[in-house]
Amino acid sequence: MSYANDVPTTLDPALASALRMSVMRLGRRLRQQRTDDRLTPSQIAALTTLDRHGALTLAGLAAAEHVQPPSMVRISAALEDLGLVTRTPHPTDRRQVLFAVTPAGARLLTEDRKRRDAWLCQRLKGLTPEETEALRIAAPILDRLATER
Amino acid sequence: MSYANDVPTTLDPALASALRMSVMRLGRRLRQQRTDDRLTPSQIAALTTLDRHGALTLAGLAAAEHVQPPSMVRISAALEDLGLVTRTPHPTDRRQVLFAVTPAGARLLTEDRKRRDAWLCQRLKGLTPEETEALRIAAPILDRLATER
DNA sequence: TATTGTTATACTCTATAACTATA
DNA sequence: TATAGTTATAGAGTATAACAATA
Repeated sequence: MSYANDVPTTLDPALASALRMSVMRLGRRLRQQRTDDRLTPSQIAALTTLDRHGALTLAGLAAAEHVQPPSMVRISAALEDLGLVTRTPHPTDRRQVLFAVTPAGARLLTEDRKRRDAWLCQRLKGLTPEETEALRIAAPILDRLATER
Repeated sequence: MSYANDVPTTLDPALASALRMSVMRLGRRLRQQRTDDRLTPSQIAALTTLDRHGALTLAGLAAAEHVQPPSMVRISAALEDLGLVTRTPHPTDRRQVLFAVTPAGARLLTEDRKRRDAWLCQRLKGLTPEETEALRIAAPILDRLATER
């Protein structure tokens, strides 16, 4: 009987389904908490990547964000106009430009995160200590599911 | 000293921040697993809402999806052209139309879910039984954070 | 007269193709 | 000749405003 061999590939579909729905729902709510009307989602994403990764060329930033270079030209231009990123020439290759987050850009990201953390903090207050503890254990596991491999 | 009074509003900001990042990351990966090239995200979302809620008028569906009625005209027309939803006149008010998911639409959603569940199932296999159990406990708590109130 | 759905039109965001400058 | 970035142009997707049908 080959049933035992099938188990590994279909292990715990109910948990997968429940977890997927919960994560998607909570993610949707968290995205809604972003009230920065000056920036589009693409601009916030590019700024976040630049902040996490450090200075990047236009092509590098485009690749990291999975958009084409011409699209990143507009996104980076908008961020530059708002004073959130700087554009500096590459030290050795004058064709390239390097983008980096300004203090104002970093401050905006910090505020953005704070706002969303505050909403979630408020929600967490409604939980019992046991439930809070369960989430503290689950958070790094969720992270591994998302990032590993 | 008023410190004790401040605690409730800033309870556990580290957990909030960690949890938010984990949920957002995993949500992003789960969204990437959707490989249905025929439908746009808006169309999938509208179809999902219709499937969950049951028959809805155009205005009702637009409100549920937070888009304007003219936008929903196009979205629903595309779904109708693909045979995923039906359009029937309202029984008493001939101005209104009611949209409902067809068997083909329901089948598409089932396939879409299966695909994403399968990806997550594969990931869950890499966890220890203790970690799996932690997620089983956490899932309904995450859900309450997203939906309650 | 108010409401439901639709059409006309404009705007935003992104992509492909063509171009400029540097290597 | 190849590569990094930019500009020109077109295609989705959405919104506001104006319109038609029905209540």
